[in-house]
Amino acid sequence: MSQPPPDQALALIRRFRSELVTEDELLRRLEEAAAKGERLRVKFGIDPTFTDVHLGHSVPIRLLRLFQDFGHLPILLLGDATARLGDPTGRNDQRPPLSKEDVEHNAATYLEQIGQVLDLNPKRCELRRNSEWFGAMDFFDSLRLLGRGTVARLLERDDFRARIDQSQPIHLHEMMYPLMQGWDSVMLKADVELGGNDQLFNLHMGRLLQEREGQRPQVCLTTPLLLGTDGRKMSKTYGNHVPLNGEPEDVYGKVMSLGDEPMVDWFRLATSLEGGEIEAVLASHPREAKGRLAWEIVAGLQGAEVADAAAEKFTNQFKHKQLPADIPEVVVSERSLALPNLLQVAGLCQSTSEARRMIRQGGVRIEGEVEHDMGREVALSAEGDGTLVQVGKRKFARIKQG
RNA sequence: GGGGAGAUACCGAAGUGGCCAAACGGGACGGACUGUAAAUCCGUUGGCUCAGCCUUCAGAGGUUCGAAUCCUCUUCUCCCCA
Repeated sequence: MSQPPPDQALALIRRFRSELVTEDELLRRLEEAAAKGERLRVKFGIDPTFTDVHLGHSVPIRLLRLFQDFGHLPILLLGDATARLGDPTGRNDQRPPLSKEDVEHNAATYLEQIGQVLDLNPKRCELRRNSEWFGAMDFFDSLRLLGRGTVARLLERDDFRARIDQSQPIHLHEMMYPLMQGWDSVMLKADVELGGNDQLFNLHMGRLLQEREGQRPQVCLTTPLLLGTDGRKMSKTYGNHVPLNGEPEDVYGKVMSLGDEPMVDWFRLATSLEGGEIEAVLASHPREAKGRLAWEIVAGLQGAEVADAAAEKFTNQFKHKQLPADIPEVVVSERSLALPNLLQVAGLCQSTSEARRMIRQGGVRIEGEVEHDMGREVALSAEGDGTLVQVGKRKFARIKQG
């Protein structure tokens, strides 16, 4: 796609838009860029703090891709300096301080996953790291930057406020976070910055700092947050995320476990279907619609063939109630074990107490038959496929002696 | 530097000498239902050689027949004053 007329571009951008400060400014910049034949510098920053990029992150990246397709210049900023600062939302206060090595390792994985959505070709994308400038700052530079923020301004943030109300500690360096992100915009001379809606405050800080430095303040464009499969904010901490580099069957399965209502958002934000198509799909049976959604998402990441295969596997396993194709095989040394111990040893239950609970509740099957006998000795053989044991709906194992 | 509050199971939060393996809520898990999901209902949610036993209430000691609860010290957090 090459430089569509600005108003058309704007229309396409609206699909991903949550907040836009301001639409007029963005339109003007698009027009100017088109008139001068220049590319807008569109910044998106991500901190390599985990090894997985998930579908929620992919929303602003898809928007970034859109700008790229329009012929503008995406600037992918790896926050290798900010990553070492920790999580300013305080949601995950267990996060250990990251070493340089951790950050580098994560960064490499990130790029691989982001590459599934964005064209990382150096001609079409600028890749930067903020250690480039933060690494060079001395203490007085830092103080100068810190002086740009005020406590009152930071306390306006709900997440800080909540932490104070809950008597949780807020460390001083955490207040640096928005300032650092804002400073990134200054250093990159960003025209536009993209981010999830939770980033709005930080993006505004970029505007502020740019203005103070005599730059034209960036346009802030946030995307809606994609909710996780359980309806909460998508986050690895909650385990409700869809990893971009997940196994296709897992991604497919995760999407299928989504509720009905969020489907619209997922279609809009995580697939390439046109508005009209989405409506048509949603008009069908919700299960069909969800299947289509899962297919589109997998296909978007890994291609149509992979998506077909994932869909087929899923259908076999759940719709036709067939056993999953890849039941893990567990080898134990004993020739025979009491059932609770067997379940524990095979890793199907955490403890024998839990195993007993599962048996009592009728959640345990041996060779497909529900087993209620708590004390049953299960004989194991080294021959054949092993004994098929199932706990609940999802946990399977073939247990062999050996 | 001074004063006050607090640390309870996956999370939040009751409990202030025995009836506490610890209320309640959330989450998670199992079952029913269903569309494979959600919602709903029922149940479970420290461990074990499981109708019994063992180890838990920040950590270490102590008082007591008996401590999550009382005392001492330690570690960590929050708030206020300087």
